[in-house]
Amino acid sequence: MMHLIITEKHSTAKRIAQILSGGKAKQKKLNGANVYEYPDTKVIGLSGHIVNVDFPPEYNNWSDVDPQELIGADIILVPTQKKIISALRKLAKEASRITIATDYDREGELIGVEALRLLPSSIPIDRVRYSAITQADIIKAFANTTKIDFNLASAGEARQKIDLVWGAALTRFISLSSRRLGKNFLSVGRVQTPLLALLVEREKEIDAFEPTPYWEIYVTCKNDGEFVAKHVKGRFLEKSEAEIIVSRLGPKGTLSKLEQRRKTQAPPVPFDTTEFLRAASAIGFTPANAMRTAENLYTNGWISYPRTDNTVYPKSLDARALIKMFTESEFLDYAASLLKKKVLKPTRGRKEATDHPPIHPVSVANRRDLNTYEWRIYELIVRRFFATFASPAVWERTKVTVEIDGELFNADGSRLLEEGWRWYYPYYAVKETILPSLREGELLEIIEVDLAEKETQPPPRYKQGDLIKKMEDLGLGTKSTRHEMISKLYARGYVHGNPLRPTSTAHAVIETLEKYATPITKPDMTCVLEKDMDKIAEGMIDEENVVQESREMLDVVFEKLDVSMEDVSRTLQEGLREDKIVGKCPDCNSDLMIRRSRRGRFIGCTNYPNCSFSLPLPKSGRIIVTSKKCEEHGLHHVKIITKGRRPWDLGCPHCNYLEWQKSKKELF
DNA sequence: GCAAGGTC
Repeated sequence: MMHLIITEKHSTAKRIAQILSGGKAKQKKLNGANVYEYPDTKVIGLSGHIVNVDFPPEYNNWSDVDPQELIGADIILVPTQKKIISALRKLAKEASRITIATDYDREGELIGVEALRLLPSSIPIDRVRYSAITQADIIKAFANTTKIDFNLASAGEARQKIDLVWGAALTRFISLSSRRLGKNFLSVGRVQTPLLALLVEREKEIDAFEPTPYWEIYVTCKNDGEFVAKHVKGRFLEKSEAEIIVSRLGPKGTLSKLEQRRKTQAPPVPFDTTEFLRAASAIGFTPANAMRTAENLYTNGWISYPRTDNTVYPKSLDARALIKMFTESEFLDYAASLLKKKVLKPTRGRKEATDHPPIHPVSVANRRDLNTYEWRIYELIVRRFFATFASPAVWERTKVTVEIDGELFNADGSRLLEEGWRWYYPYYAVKETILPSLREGELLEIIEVDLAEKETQPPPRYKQGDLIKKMEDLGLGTKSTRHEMISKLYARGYVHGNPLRPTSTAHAVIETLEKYATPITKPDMTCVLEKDMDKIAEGMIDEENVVQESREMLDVVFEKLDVSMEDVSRTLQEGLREDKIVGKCPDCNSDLMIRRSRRGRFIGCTNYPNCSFSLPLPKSGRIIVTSKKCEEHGLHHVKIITKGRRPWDLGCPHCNYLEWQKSKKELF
């Protein structure tokens, strides 16, 4: 009689075994997989999905198979975690009961079903659902076992199939028609393509933007101190209108109105993944780096699970005990200060999910336990955790109106009276504007009048941190994948830099897809899919219906693409060519382009063989032609991107070549 | 060499 418990990941297997066995569970290896054992029970952790959807091998060759054939092709399940699967099968032979204890969300349900399908159907199955791996939650969950929700798993499966079919068919189509094959392929997908479209859209707005000039009037007022006030109208679109007002202003003004009030600023809400990544961005981490660092902290037992949609601490979290642990750390003062409060009432965010608790520290680290990056992320998480229990900050806001010869000017002052949570969480700059002491009716000397000329600004480019938030708002991707999608755009050569700039290739791909494969370029595809998945989960429709309908939509897309092959190829190849143009040839003024010969890559003149001007390029790495231009040679700067390394800014390829020549001479 | 979603 053996009870087999299956969890989504190794760490939960370990914790659940510890809790249920009262710390007596022993770790054993089975076929290289970790299994936790105590009398009558064995607990094994999967590694997320243990199988993957794919096409049968006869569809593997991109050039031999028409991408359209993928639409109706069979979809098979390929084991991806062979060691875990064989351990699982061995364990099932002795099992008289199986409990699925994967994460409490849709993918968790599917991961559980994937495991069950590999095991004999004769064993009784149950399911437990928990939102935090605390003693209280786990014990409660195991006392209230439920059934597997096969409809919920089907919903996840529909998503897998639709993503595979659309993604693979369109990826191959776009790669084949642009002749970008091998490791340079171009990709298309339900999440990455709308994300890229967003960037291309913004870039077009910036290109089309025409700045409008406007004017503002500032006056410097003086009593015992000085302050600057701005004309109440704000922006003047006509300079003459502002000039008339300026000419009317005399050397004296009156402080006609003074309002002062206190404003409290609530502490921040607990960290979910999105907010964590945004906060990490503000202190200089890219989302991918922040995520990797957080994962390290998590696997080493310093913080809770970093992939969560939850912004409300579970009731079972013992905050006081947790904060008390920090009285023996360098956060001692902060912890002691919080512990003085009679009640520790945390803030709560709008999103309350079932998957995991908000990100919080679970044990006390010292600086020497961690590397610099880990420490900075750990400190951020600790301070955020503390801040969610802290008091509001209190500001004094002052609004004054100054009248000068019938014209009104405003000035705002703000002063931080009580730091509150800001002491614990000092990451936002405190912007105080201190006005001199003033009283209503007071006479002021006007010592300076400034007619400032400004112009309207184009919308800003997205930075990585902004995009994570934007993706969440649009429903694109998940807490676990959003940062990967951004990395993917870089890896494909669709974007460069931070803030992100799309390449001409990206423009061409989006232009083509928007014309012929509209659904895949819109976040709406995900919204519709989500609604369909809800219906599948509720048992209102079948998974097969949803997948079939989606296949038919893709058929329509391919009919359109098929008759426009020439237009598609032309658009794509023009875009690709654009990205390879480095500038004008200094010898003959033709375009200089990135070319390839048997000896490797180089920059060559398009007027070859009449002109043989050329410049060398590094042998490996993806070459990105940036929008920055060399003042001396007029050539675009070049960046080299190698997987797993920082981008190398080669600068102007002509300057680079000349320097290299110079250094060679110095050597010999 | 395809997607997106888990996890390491």
